[in-house]
Amino acid sequence: MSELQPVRGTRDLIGEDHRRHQHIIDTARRVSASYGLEEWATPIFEDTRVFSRSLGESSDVVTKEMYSFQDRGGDSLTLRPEGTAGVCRALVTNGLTQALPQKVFYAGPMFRYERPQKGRYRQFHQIGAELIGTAEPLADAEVIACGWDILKALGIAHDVVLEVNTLGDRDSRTAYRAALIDYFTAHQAGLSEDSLARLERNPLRILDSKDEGDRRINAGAPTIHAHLTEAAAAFYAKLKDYLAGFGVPFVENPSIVRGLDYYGHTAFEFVTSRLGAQGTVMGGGRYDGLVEEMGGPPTPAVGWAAGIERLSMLLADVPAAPRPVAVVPVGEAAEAPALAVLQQLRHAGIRAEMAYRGNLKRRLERANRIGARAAVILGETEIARGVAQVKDFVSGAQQEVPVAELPTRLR
RNA sequence: GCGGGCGUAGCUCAGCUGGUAGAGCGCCAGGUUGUGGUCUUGGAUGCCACGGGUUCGAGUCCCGUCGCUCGCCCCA
Repeated sequence: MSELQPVRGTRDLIGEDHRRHQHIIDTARRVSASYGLEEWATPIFEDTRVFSRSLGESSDVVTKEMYSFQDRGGDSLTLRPEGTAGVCRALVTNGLTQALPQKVFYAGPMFRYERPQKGRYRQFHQIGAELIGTAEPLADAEVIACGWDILKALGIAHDVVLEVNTLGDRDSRTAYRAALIDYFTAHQAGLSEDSLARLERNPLRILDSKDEGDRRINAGAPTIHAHLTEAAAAFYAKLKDYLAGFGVPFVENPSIVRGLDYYGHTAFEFVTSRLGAQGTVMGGGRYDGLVEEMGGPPTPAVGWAAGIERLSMLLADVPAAPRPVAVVPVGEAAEAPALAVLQQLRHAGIRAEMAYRGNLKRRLERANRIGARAAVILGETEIARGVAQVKDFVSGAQQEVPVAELPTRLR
């Protein structure tokens, strides 16, 4: 074992790991494009205020989990812990609040200083979608439908359930929060130690406690539905209608919560039971207050993000390793003419490789090892006649093919 | 920050109540100087995570450290 290891919570993506990862991004990119989303790439580090503002009052809790550092000019910078804040900042700094709606897809690394566990890393990767500038519940349903289609295209939809909830508007949330505090205060004696702390700090979080006793108390807790304003209830009802219209199956889960103030109305998660404690593979909701936090005008928005590592663990169909064609010169004199054949194949779009050394036997061995689907064997006799021996590595059959026909025969 | 499990060859792992390091796969070379994959013969590879302790003797027992892993907390 070598002395230098990747730092805790990071890992190398090599071979199959990278193919899985890339397959997810490619698929999400293609599906989101069909919904009219355009891909953005924002910096992976930002002024710390981009994130501290978006975190609002709970910042002291979460700030401890950010990778923040000072640059040489003394500015505090932070490796992005999530993608939405940067997209909203970019929207504002590029003046795109004048060009709404914006439909955005992104993919890339995120960073959180957390204890690693299954499906949880310090450098991880997300894909995300944001629909900015639309207040209608149709937008919420559409962005969810987009996520659902991505999961379907990845072949993992059957392992995943969409759970939706509403957080209501500001008035709904204020009333609900008060009702929850009343309820849990009355049941303090049965709450776990952790949840007693949550009661002080973030009472909504008690609802998704993993503690057995808490869960029993939660079963009798008030739900937000009794506290929704008329407008908020109508919004939620429309969302559900539209989801049905898009053909997206879902269940309602009133315990889905969001900690931050700028979240309202729609909250949803695609969850699986196959990933241990990290069951959420894609989560999102409506965040009408965030663009304003970034210094823009009040702007409605809805979106989601999904962890690529978790999606990767659910992928059943691993993209196959590419199978090249191996060009094999026999003897030194054949090497230069073989290069011309090699380039002919490459320029025709065929993955082709030629070993750097070795006799015929060694080169065929090597070709087999790299998973070649065929070998193009060129000796002096073949070159003189303008042909090649093409050996199919799957069937083992070999036949003579004119050099000019190689690209079409090997396609 | 807290708790459980695990660290032996490139990989997956075996190694008993302490006696001086193993297998499979992979890798390298030969059997074949114009034919891979199959078959066959041979070969290389380890600070047994690190440091200390007990012992005539430690991969094995004890303590500490580090790392990995699963979970708690947190989850933007």
